[in-house]
Amino acid sequence: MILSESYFKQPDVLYLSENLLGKYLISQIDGGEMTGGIIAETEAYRAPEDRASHAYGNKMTKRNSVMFASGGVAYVYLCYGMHNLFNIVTNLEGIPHAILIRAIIPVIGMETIKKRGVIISKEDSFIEGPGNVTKALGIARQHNALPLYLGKTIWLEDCGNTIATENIIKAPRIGVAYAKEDALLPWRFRLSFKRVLKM
DNA sequence: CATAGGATCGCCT
DNA sequence: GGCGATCCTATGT
Repeated sequence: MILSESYFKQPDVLYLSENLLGKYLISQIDGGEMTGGIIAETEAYRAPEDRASHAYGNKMTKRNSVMFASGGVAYVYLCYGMHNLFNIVTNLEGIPHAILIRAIIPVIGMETIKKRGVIISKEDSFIEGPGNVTKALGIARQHNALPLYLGKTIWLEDCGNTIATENIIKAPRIGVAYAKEDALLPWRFRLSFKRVLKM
């Protein structure tokens, strides 16, 4: 079942970040092969009060303006001059909540993922790191502001995985030391085991 | 216009 | 665990 626009408009970005674990993130770029995987790690960004968010204090810039759009669109931006980072905008228009996808378990289109230069080791089949997730799925800045509920180009599906609370690790977010006290919030969510999943 | 720094990654030691 | 790559973005003059 493709996740709907109303799903992404839900107000609690922490709940959604946790709920997205186990869901499929799928891409079909320029009519090519489908690629996708199971979401294994997310981070919640909850502006205006969250100092780690690009939209802290409701600050709107050219880069982050899509964060203020109605939930269900992509926020893709370039980090460190070379990595595209993929976020899902949530909540209602004007409330800049977003969820960063940090890791997936690749399932669909493994050959295409490898062709894109992503190395998948046998021991650990996770694709780790937000820059690697976008590389694997062919997501780049041209997909900024793209709706994610139409089942085209980039979308999410619920395939019936239910993740028990004890299989979710909650931890501080990565790379946000500049956010002072908010850097310690346990707003990163990660699967502890992949065997709980239906592939 | 100039500048500093970033929601990172992979290779090196 | 340290560091270089690499360039856009935001900010200040």
